[in-house]
Amino acid sequence: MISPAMTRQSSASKIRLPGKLVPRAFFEHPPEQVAPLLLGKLLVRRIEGRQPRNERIVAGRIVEVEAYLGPHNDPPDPAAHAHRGPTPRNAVLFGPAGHAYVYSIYGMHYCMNISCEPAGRAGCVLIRALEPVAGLREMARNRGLDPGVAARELTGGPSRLCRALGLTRAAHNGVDLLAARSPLQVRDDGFAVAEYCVTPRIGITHAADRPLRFALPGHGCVSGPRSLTGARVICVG
DNA sequence: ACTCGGATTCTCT
DNA sequence: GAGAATCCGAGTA
Repeated sequence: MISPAMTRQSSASKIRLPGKLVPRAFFEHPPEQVAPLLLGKLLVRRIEGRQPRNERIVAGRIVEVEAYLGPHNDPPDPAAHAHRGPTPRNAVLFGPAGHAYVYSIYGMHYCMNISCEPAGRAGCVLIRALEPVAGLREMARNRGLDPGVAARELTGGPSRLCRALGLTRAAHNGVDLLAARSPLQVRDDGFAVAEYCVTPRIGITHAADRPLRFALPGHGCVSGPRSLTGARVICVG
């Protein structure tokens, strides 16, 4: 008898993760600097099978992010969870860089961020949209959608992508994204971004005009593509 | 203890 | 374009 788990992944050897882990120093900088550099990187969720060799991955390429600044900044960023200082909820943001800050919102969704700045300072980048690159069927299943739906429906939105990757606060808040054995990682496969858009952040009421949202121009997975029209475009290099 | 509102998404009009 | 769903952290008392 052959189970789906056995046929899903070749049992020949351990799964090969795409690209290489991003170095910690990449995130030890202000989030408004890190955010645009994060575009094009991969967010990889590793899922264990019954046997170690049955591990599988669900992964997406980052195509939209927002920066949220720590309380040491002038002017401050009142839209950021960290802006009033450390609390039990936002503790991860004041810890070392490159860790996942996953919080629940509206009682039914999660959003996922990556901590920035050296330990002791807060700041983070919110991941707002991915382009699915691996585990598409599992993403659709996690989202309760039919396989074959538009990629944007899978991972175009901060809570959609958490659902697609199976991310929760209980399981993933505080996870080190830059360790070889981590179940959730940020990796670089060499994808080069030629240009990106800069716009105000979405869905906030404070500091709503600051240009701290970054996205790949014209990418179909970006949430609210209309919000990119007329946006300033920055050429890389 | 109690209130308030949110870094959203989905459905319906 | 509007409204509902639904819970917990943070601020105030």
